[in-house]
Amino acid sequence: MLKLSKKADYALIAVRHLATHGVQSHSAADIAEVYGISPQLLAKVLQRLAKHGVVTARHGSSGGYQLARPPKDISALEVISAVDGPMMITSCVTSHGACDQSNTCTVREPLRKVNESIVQVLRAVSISQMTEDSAEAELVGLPS
Amino acid sequence: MLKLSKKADYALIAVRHLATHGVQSHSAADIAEVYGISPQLLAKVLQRLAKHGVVTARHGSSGGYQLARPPKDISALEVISAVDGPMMITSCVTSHGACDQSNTCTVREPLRKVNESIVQVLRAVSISQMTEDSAEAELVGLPS
DNA sequence: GACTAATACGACCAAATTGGTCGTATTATA
DNA sequence: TATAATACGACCAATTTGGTCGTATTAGTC
Repeated sequence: MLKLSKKADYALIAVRHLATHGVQSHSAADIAEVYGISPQLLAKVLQRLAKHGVVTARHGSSGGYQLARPPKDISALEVISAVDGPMMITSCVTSHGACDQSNTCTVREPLRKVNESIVQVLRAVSISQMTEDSAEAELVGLPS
Repeated sequence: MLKLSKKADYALIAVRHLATHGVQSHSAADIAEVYGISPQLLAKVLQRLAKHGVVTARHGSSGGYQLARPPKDISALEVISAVDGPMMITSCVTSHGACDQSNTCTVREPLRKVNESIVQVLRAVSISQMTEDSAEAELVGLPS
């Protein structure tokens, strides 16, 4: 149904939380509690974000996570693909090549372009934009 | 991973086939054979397309499916949502309301806007555009 | 009017993906 | 040195999705 995974949702929520709650470290458990998410699951999500350089991790007591960069410089695409892997709209193209119908599949190329457009949309949305909760300012400059 | 279902892929392939192979009827079995898809599965896909008015069905021998409208007037979004249901990027929002975290979920509203942008992209892509297999003419008017 | 080739559709099973948990190792801080 | 955190892989459970089967229905053709 072309929807984000829950992990991607959680990742966005966590990153947004870090963006709006100062520069101090926040532990996975703390953030999880605020939003009623499983702490362990959120921990795994944050670990992937750390691995991809979206957040930085600090071990030990009073450790936790913080944003690796200002929220203005982090895109929704980064957060999503850190958690869910590369954005690929077609089910045709898996990581290890093409599908059975690859030779006869006539929609691959057009879909690749559509995919690119959607990636552009997600790349254009920054975390700081997602923290402005009010309505004004359409997120993406599509012809309206 | 934010990808289309195979059914949506099949739907696009079938519709594109109908768009490029004259105005005559094509049976589900015929189309399926061309692309090496399961005939029964493609039949179900085409039935949903028919239900949503994207294609018209004719029973009986020498029956089959044809496009309900010129390919220029059918959007990728129509085809996809006929098969997969309404496009909703967030896993938060299901058909029957919101999820558990709805009260604390801070990314719902921004994601709704992102969703809208993606819907716009898909609505802007017509089947006729997907039949022009060559590269020129970027599909969507994003600032490049 | 009977035969046949097609759609229509619901029930159902199988496979893949995803959500979520557990246990343990590791790291750094107090 | 104790403790509070991340890191990570293995694993199970639940959901979603892909795909099949059987049967009814519709309409064209001989």
